[in-house]
Amino acid sequence: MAADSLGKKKALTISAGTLFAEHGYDKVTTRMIADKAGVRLSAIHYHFTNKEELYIEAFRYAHDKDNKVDFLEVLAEQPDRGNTEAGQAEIIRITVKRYFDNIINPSRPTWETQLLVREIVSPSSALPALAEKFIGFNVKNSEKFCQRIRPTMNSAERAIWADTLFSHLFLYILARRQIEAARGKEWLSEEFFATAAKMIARYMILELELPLPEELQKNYN
Amino acid sequence: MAADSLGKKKALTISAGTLFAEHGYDKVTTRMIADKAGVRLSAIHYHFTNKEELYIEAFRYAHDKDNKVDFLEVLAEQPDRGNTEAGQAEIIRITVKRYFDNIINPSRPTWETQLLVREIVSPSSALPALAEKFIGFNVKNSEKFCQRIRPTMNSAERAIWADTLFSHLFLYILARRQIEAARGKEWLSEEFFATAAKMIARYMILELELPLPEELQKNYN
DNA sequence: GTCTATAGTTTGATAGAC
DNA sequence: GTCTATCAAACTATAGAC
Repeated sequence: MAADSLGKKKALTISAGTLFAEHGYDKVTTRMIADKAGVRLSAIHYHFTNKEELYIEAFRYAHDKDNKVDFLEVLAEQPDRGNTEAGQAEIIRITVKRYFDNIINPSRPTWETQLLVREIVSPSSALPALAEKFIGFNVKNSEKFCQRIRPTMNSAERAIWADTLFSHLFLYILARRQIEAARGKEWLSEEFFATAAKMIARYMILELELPLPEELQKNYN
Repeated sequence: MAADSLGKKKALTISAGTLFAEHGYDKVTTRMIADKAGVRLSAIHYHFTNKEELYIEAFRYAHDKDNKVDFLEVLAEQPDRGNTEAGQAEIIRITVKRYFDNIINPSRPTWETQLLVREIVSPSSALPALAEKFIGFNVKNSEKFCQRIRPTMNSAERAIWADTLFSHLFLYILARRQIEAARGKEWLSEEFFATAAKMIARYMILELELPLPEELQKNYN
């Protein structure tokens, strides 16, 4: 990690984010961060006053960089599809695919989403508000979309419907390393995630009793 | 936590397990554990030599106490059902319900499963083997069951099918506190989990193209 | 087996020269 | 702004009397 004169603060933010995402807040020392960034220890306290502020800054950075995807946005892109059942199903298919593409795409740094998700599972002292804002946004918009299509579902059913997507994403983001260790390094490939996106979209579409798009047809038999 | 002469070791194990499950390995100090168990700090090192050994012991304890449930066991209980499609569907319904009952039942201590699951998401230095043994058992048996019913599914599809259950369980176990904070204290009620068990069983049954049991019929329209 | 006292590290943070 | 040197606190672990 190069740390040219002007980029020390940014280098520290990224180093911190990478390490926090991988090991968690407590396991990461300020010395590790400084070393990885190629900076002196005291630079941390000069730029961020303390470790917690640095963490918050890294979290903010990750949150800003995070691609914003959700059902309502995809619906807004293609409003006509909201009016037919086939169109609604297609929106679900596209949105689920986009979540998997954007969040687990191996070409972009993985630590950003990992840090966000980790905060939900084990909140580090402060900033429950920021985490709630991040995850609440995704979940609530999913539930709203669900309510639009099936107003008779109750709130628990809508929540579980949304969790169908997010629980899988959480698992693959948080336990990625462990899954690879257990099943093999190349297990969580792009192809795997494409299959997962298909299957999960199928769950969610069939649960709302919408027609299954051509691409999501099974061929097990 | 009473610590009668003979039960100090056990009291320490349980105190440690409770605290580790709630706060994570690093945030828990040996003093906290000793205080909660009503013993002196040095008792920890006498009985367990060091903090890590105590953690491993707590993990073993939780693993032993953990109710063993899985698809193959339920199938073994009721072997006749394995031969009809309606019976296979029923086995899925029962197993999913049992996972939710046993793992999230509010009447039994929640720290045991929480500790096990936490280890998967953020392994604490050692014992990846033990964690792998725990989770591997559940996942592999689920996949085996799946393979028996639909041999033409590929391994990725089987894995995702099994993850449909486990990812939800992980989410509700690990993020319980945060979900309650966001949605309300009484949100994760027995009724909620009953609904979740139904919906997830429905996903898994329909994915294998088995007939849907009466109890799992939807009534959204 | 159990206690008190303390050793030995690690870590976050600061002081002060340049 | 950046560096070296160091402090103060927190923690795990041990020594040694009883």
